[in-house]
Amino acid sequence: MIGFQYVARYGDGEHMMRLRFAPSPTGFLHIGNARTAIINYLLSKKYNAVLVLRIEDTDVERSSRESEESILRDLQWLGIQWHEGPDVGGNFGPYRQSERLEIYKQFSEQLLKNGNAYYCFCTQEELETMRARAFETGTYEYSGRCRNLSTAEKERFRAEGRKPTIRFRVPENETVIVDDAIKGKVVFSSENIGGDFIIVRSDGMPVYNYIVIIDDALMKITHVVRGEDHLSNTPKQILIARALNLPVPQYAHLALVMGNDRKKLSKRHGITSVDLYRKEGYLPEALVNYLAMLGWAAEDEREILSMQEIVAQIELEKLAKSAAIFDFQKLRWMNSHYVRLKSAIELLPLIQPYLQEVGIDANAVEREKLLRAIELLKPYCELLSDIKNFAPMLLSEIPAYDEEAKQILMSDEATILIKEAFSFFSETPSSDIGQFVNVVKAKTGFKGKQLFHPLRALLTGKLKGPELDQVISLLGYDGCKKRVEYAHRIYIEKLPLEGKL
RNA sequence: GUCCCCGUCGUCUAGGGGUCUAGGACACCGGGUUUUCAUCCCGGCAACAGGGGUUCGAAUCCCCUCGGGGAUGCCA
Repeated sequence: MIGFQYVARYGDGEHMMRLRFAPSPTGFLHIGNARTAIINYLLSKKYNAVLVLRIEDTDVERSSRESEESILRDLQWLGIQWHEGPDVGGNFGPYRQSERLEIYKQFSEQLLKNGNAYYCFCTQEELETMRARAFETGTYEYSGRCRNLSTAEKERFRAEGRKPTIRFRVPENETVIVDDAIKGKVVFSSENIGGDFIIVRSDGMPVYNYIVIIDDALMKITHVVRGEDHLSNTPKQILIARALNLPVPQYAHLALVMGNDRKKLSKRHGITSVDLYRKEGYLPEALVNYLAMLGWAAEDEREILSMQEIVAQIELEKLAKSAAIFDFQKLRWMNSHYVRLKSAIELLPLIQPYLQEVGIDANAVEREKLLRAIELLKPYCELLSDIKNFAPMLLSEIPAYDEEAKQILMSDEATILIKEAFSFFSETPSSDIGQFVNVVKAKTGFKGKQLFHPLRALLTGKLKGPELDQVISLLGYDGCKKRVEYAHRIYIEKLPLEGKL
């Protein structure tokens, strides 16, 4: 990782700025974590910092390699790049906590030896009972009853077959100030962080609050930018750092992302995994732009900004302190903007899977026509997947009729119009297709909506779509003729349907 | 319960004592362009949680209340 320059504003004069994103591989990349990752990435670009990806997989039950892989894939899809991580290596690895157990063990021994930690033989059941009882009276805090066990007592417990956890001995009456880049100075007292907390489980696996600070120190992380849900636990981590004589990084706690009921964003609010956003046809540019703007605004009040523009303007201290509600509507709007920004050629590979879903083989369509169709349909696609609704009107032989279109086509006016359209094709040579609309207009005497509504329904099966002239031109004489004849068979001759609709 | 964070239009936000009859964006409503719908353009609706201070002056500073969120796990 050569070439990174020290950034005067944030570095300490000796080390370059180092950031990290540390997901737990217990499922898909969640939108809230994606935002944290994006902010970290943007800051790393802005300050020329190293971005470290660390996998926090000490919850053996819930962690999986598949999750890790999907998270890495989603991060890459978003355009996030990291300099060190389990996949690319680096000088401060390994980058999976499950592969660093020996390291943590040494620190645990040190803590035990110095009396900063002790074995606790309380069982989970005992703790639950204590917690439940405390809940009735009010505040709960671990009693510290194993703090001063004699050797004999420990022996007895071990003989019973109890496997101890290791608890950190929380110092009395110590003030911990978290100087947060976003929240400002937050003051805690060691008196009310819940008592001595477990740092190593009875099966020997260390716990998050304990090793996160060790890894941040060992990986020389200078700035920890993470979700606000970690703020309350930060004093525990700092106390550990003090006991171990480890440096404490600069913190920045990001306000959380909520659902529309002000509750933590979850599945019932809509889709929450980045993976699903991709499948629904959101563009990574849109997601990055939206998530970056959630809790931050550009000086010139512009909302659509490229990654480079955001990087140029974003600053840790200017990020919002308050939680933001995730607005799916605005994301869609932003996505539609990015869809329109792309050329038909760029869009083609992205929409091909959706075309396939509605039975359109892009390779079988003349390329020129395909690109023209995409160009025409672009403004109608908020999501890439919306192409499924619109592509058939230009690329299928006979598109299906919408309910609304059916209603229109059954009207008396449509009957007149379909007949006139039908006779147009039996009387007029193909070179005169350009006259189609005007001829029908003249023959029927219809105009405006009265003319275009049924005509659009007849030709495209929908009431919405690109300019009809363009549609007709793209479909060509034969294409239009087929559709008119088809509608004529159904609505005028009332012949039974054949073939696909 | 306890500790911590937060509180400007429905939503995201601008705002750091006077330039605020509070600005922008999404959504919504109206109008225009389009021989039609959408796109696009123009316009409108709409907020400083409440109460006390401090000050000549408070959305901005302080306190209280209320409301929301987070933590309080052998989860992260």
